[in-house]
Amino acid sequence: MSGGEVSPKPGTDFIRQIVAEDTESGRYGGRVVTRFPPEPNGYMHIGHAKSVCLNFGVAREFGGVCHLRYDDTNPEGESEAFVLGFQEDIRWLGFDWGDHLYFASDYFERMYDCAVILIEKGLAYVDSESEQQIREGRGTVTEAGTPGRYRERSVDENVDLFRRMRDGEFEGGAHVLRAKIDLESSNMLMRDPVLYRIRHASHYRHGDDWCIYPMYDYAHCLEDAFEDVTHSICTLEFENNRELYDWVLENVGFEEPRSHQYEFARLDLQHAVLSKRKIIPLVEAGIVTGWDDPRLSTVRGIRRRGVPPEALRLFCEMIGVAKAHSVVDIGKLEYAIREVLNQSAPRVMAVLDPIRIVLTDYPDGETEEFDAPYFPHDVPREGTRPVPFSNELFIECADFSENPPSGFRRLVPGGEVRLRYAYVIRCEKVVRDEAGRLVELHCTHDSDSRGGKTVDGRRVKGTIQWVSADHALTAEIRLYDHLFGEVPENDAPENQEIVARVNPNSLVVLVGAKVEPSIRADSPDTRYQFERTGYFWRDPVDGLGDKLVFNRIVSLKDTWRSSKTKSDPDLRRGKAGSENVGNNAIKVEKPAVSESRDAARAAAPELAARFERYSSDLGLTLEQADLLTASLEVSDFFEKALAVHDHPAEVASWLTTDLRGLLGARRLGDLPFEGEDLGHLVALVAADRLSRRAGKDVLARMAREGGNPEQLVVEMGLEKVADVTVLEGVIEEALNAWPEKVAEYQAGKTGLIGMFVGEVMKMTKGAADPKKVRKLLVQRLNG
RNA sequence: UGGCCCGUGGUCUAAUGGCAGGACACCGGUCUUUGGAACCGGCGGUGGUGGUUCGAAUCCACCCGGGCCAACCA
Repeated sequence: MSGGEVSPKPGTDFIRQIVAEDTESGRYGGRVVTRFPPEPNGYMHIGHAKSVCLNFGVAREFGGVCHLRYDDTNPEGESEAFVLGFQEDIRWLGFDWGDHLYFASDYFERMYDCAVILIEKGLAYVDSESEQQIREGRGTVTEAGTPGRYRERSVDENVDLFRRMRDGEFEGGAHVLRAKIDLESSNMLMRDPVLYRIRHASHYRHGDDWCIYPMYDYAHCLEDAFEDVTHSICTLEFENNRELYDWVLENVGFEEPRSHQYEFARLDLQHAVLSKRKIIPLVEAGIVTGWDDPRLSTVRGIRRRGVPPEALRLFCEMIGVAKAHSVVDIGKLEYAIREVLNQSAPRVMAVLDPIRIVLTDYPDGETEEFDAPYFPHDVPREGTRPVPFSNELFIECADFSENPPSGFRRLVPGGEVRLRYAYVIRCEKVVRDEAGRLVELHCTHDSDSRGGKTVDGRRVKGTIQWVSADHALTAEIRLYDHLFGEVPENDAPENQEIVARVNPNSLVVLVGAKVEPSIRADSPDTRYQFERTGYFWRDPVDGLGDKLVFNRIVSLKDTWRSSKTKSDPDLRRGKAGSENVGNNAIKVEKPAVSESRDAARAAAPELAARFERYSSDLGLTLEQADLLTASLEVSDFFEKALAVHDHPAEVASWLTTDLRGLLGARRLGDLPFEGEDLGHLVALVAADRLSRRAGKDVLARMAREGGNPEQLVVEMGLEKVADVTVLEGVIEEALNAWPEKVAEYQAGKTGLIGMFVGEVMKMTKGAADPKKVRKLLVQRLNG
């Protein structure tokens, strides 16, 4: 694929699109500042790695910087060791924060000052209710909260109390500082969120300097603002927090262009646990050897396993960045690892589960050497090593079979197989002990096949790896498998269970493996491919001394074995027959009116009356009448438009479909134009002054910056082009630009008509009459 | 249940009103001294129903499904 250098496409995910737009529009004067903000209370895992690749990647691509900032606002569980851990892991992954290393706890003084600003503005107060009372006062998702008895304390009292909280006058829990926002907000986070709590705990970095600590929602946005972060990228579960993020920044006094938060879907991986909440019990129960256990999806675990950082980066690019929750197939990670290692790992021979071969026709005590290349023909890298050969060898037990399945092409009694880079051998005799256990195989070799080629040209299909018994090194080999069979991240909440659910075969240790002697001379961090087996490297903790211990990084793809299992009908059936019909099973005739709008009408007789009038007198559909009487605001807007252009169906369609789509979070009242303007626009379209398509462009412009439709049509050059000769000219031009598409169309791919219409529309900036264009196009292409 | 967010082949992800594309997986083939790699080919998708439009994965409505929010965690 991408030989050696792993450099996939640049990436055009929605985050990068936003950053690109902001860069082009000069919103931040071209600056791009992102940040990776871990809390130092655990080690980095592969989910963090995705975020690191995103944040540092975006900064790198747009010529910006990415800050490493520790979000150490809660003294419990945070420590220097974790701080160092993140730095180690980020560097290993290949990213660099330069001088931009920050700690949220270093901002405590400034944050305190900001809180005083809020208090003085009457936007924050000290609440002395108990935790329980505060919780109750917040209400539920369906019931509004109720103000507590301290909500209306005076500014002076709040300032004084807050200072005394800081000075340590109170016990933990005695008071908190709360924002005064809206106890009835539909967003629970806006119901007077706690900003500061008292914690008489030692901070790993600031000791006992502070006994009040800021909460995430208050602290994080300030940290971003202090550092002039432009794009604060976090995961989806913080979507609801964005409103509070904006509130704090605006009310403390940060003005545009200020920091803004964007959310993406975090990584979820099949067969893996990614949260520290779930890793900790595994570590504590001794199921894994520590945070760096090679079966864990921590970056330390992945690193110890032997995965190169390039592979992790490639993986992160492969999975992309989006807003839809997803669970990534672990096979993708494995692919990325193989992709990188195939290009870089030298091949050597090892036998994991050995069986002895005695060459009866090879002189006892004699040794010869084969010069074996480190890389296969299709990997453009040089190098060979000598591999000793003698009359006693080991081969993989699985490479011999007395009852071979069809298609088996390794060693069988009486059959031949090639020993890689050495000789073709034939199995003459199977030796067993009294108990019937396999002891060794007696074989003969074809002395003319030195190097592996037969002189008579006979085909020997199988080639297997081997090591000379006398020269072999004995090694321990650790084979890793998924820690979990299913997807624990999704179900089973209890910690107890997670320990019980681990795959008992997630680690298999082989102590008698045999490896060719050449590896003794290699650097201990060499990643090898053990031919036909997988990628391995020496365990950096247990396997670096005289003792050889290898970790399997990932196995080789095995199409033989998978093609075997596929013929098994039980393993084959993908998903069961009964497909869920889900949504379309039973369909009730839907009432085209919504409950909330129904309620609005019930509360306002005027609206109810208009609803009746719209649907009967004006002849609108129920759906349109419903939408137009959601509120007086909408209805009035509609009637103003009607006053200008009295065609209810046309106006309703523009208002309920096109304009609604442009509104976004805004309401009609926020628009820089009035109902009359919409009426004018619709009238222009009705009068054939511009195409409906062009009308939408005008409407979009109006929604952005207001303006008179008549003027805009002229200004934007959208006066309808319906003149046949003009259109034919443009059509000719379009067809000439796409000769191969024309051929495809005429060959039967008539769906391309849309593309041609689109091209013509583009060339006329939307001014052409699409109906005419289509008609002319069909005539022209068919005739 | 109120609010917010999200539904594109088995999986991940593009298409920003105009040809539904890529990757992984899977299946077949070529080649091969790794049952690896590479190469060639194939299977397979817009949750549903209406609406707007010359044209809808994309805009509108309703429905279905999933996620997040009621810590003095982040």
